[in-house]
Parts: sequence; C-alpha cells; structure tokens
Amino acid sequence: MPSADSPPIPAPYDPAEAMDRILGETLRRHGRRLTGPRRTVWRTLYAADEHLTAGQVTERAQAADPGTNRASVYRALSLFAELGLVRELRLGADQPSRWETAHADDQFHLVCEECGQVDHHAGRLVEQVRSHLENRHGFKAQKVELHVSGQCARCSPPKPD
Amino acid sequence: MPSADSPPIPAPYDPAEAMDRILGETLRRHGRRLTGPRRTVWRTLYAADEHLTAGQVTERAQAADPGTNRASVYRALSLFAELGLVRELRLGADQPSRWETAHADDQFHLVCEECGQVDHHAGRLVEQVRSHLENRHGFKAQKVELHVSGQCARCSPPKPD
DNA sequence: GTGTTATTGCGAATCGTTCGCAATAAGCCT
DNA sequence: AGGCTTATTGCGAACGATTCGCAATAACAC
Repeated sequence: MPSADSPPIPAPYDPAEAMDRILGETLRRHGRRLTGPRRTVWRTLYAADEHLTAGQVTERAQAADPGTNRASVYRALSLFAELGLVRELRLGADQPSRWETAHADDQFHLVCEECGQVDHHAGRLVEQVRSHLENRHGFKAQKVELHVSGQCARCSPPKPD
Repeated sequence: MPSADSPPIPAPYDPAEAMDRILGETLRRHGRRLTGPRRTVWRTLYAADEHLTAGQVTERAQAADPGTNRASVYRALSLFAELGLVRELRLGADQPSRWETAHADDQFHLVCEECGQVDHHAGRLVEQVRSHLENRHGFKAQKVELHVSGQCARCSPPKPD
C-alpha cells in the first residue's frame, strides 16, 4: 500500500494520458470536443515510429479500437492539422499523404530511395531561406518545405579507401 | 521574292516545329514513337503560361485536337517525366499534380497565397543544400525540392513610410 | 440532469489516375 | 511504295484516396 507520507502524486504518471490532456485542451480551446475516435487517432499517431498514411492510421486505430471509422479518421486528421497538432506531407507524387505529429516548426525531409527511410533534419537552413527571400525579394515566406530524396549514408556506395 | 543570295534557310523558322523535333528525337533515342497525342500534349505544355494539371492539359489538348484521349494524356505526361522532358509537381497536398516543362535542374517554387501566382526562382541555394548534405551528412541528394508559400512582394502589406 | 449542437457512422459519391485489351498506326527494312 | 513488327491509342471499366449527406449519438456547458 502507498505510504501516507509520499508527495502528492494522485496517480502514477501516465504519458499517454498526458498527451490526451494536451489534445483535449487544444480542442476545447477551439470549441471542439474530445471524442473517442479523436483520442484513438491521436494515440495512434504518437505511438507510430514513422509517417503513416491515413489508411495505416485507420488500420492501427481499428486494431486498438475496433469500430473506428475511416471517415472519422480523415476528419480527425484534417482537424488536427488545422489546429497545428499534426502535419500532412507528400513524400512522393504517386504516394498518398502521410501524417506526423507536429514538433519542430520547419524541417527537411530526407527520403532515402534505397531503404525508404525518412529522416527529419531540423536545421537553420530553412531560416536562412526565409530571411533571404524576405530581404532580397520581398517575399514573406509562410511555410517552407524542403524535400530531398537521394541515397542516405548507409545506402550510398561505400567510399573506396 | 527571296533573294537567290540569301543564306540557306529552307523554310521560315517555326519554333513549334523545332520543339516537335526535340520531342521526336528524344523519343526515338529511347525507342519510343512520336505520335499525334504526344505532340499535342507537348505543344500544350509549351504554350501554357502556368503549371497545368493533367485535367487542364487534357482540356486544352482537346481544344487543339478534338478526340485527344484522357488516358493518352496521362501516359504522355508520365513518359515525358520519365525521359526528363517535363516535371511533375505537387503544389499542395489537396491539389492534384501539376506539370511543367523541365528547364533548370533545381529550383524553388514560390507560391503566393494571395494572388496564387507561382514564381520560379532558380538559385544556388539548392546547390548549397546539396553539398551541405553530402559533405556533412553523407547524404547524396538526388532531387531537391524547395517549396515555399507565403505572400509575394506585390501582395504583402505595403511597407509604412 | 438536461439541452444544445458538434461529432459519429454508414454508404454512396467524387476526383484523379490507372488498367485491360482489341484496333490502329509509327518507324524500320526492302 | 509496301509490308512487318510492335509501340501506342481509345475506350470504358476499375481503382484508391478522400469527401459528402444525413439521421443517430454523445460531449460538454449550464
């Protein structure tokens, strides 16, 4: 049994629950509601180790909570994007959209064409681009997307001695 | 009447015909054939002042040559892209692909969110990115796509005195 | 609790793009 | 010029991703 003298932590800290709280607050702040499907999609996105397509999100969400509806997943995803919680990205003209949780504000995506790995690469280069455009060309950059594909270090031919 | 002494120009110079020749030669070099639909798509793309969606290409191609088939337009576009003659681009996750003739190897696209204008912006920045990634991170960049949206000089609020 | 209304779930609808296949026609060879 | 080979077309149907309409449901504020 828990000691009566332990510091006031009402319940064991649960990171998933903490994420839920963030989601709920953000939604409520915008007059939206925290619902089951939204929570499921949110958790799925956070549990994922890679960028997921809407289809993949749906699959996984349904695994966690059968009955999760495709349309609701799509609606959740675009709402989250609208609130700045997630980001939609196109990694190839042929592929469907992929989704990731929104952390850094600007970043590259390095896509390796061999192993398919997608690397995030936060750098100040984006900042450079932004200020260059504004100072020299009067263009106020709102969103900067730098998308690079090629061969990553692991996959590119090993350098000769 | 033309002087008998004029330099040997067999026929009046026709730029459209010149473009056709380029197309034909490129195709033949790859064992493909120069056909009516392909020529029509090619000319449409060259006549366009902006990036066209496949649907727009189809419309215009059909205006120039009724009977031009949708599927053939799609096939022509992706073949051209494969041969490096045109480039496919995604200007927004919600919008369909757009197509442009391939000129400079790398470039930005500056999309103004107010007036919708798309500006090409060839710069050495792309080159910088490429060498930075290769030298510092061992990533061999094959394709670099820099896509910026915001307000262009004309549309951004006029600076106060 | 109770009421208001945002949200869901469902299937049908839409949009962009691709496919299968028989009919056609480019380009090569004589 | 004529014939042969086979790349390409045209057509409609099929497809995958995403969205829509609408009655039923359930969050949240009071």
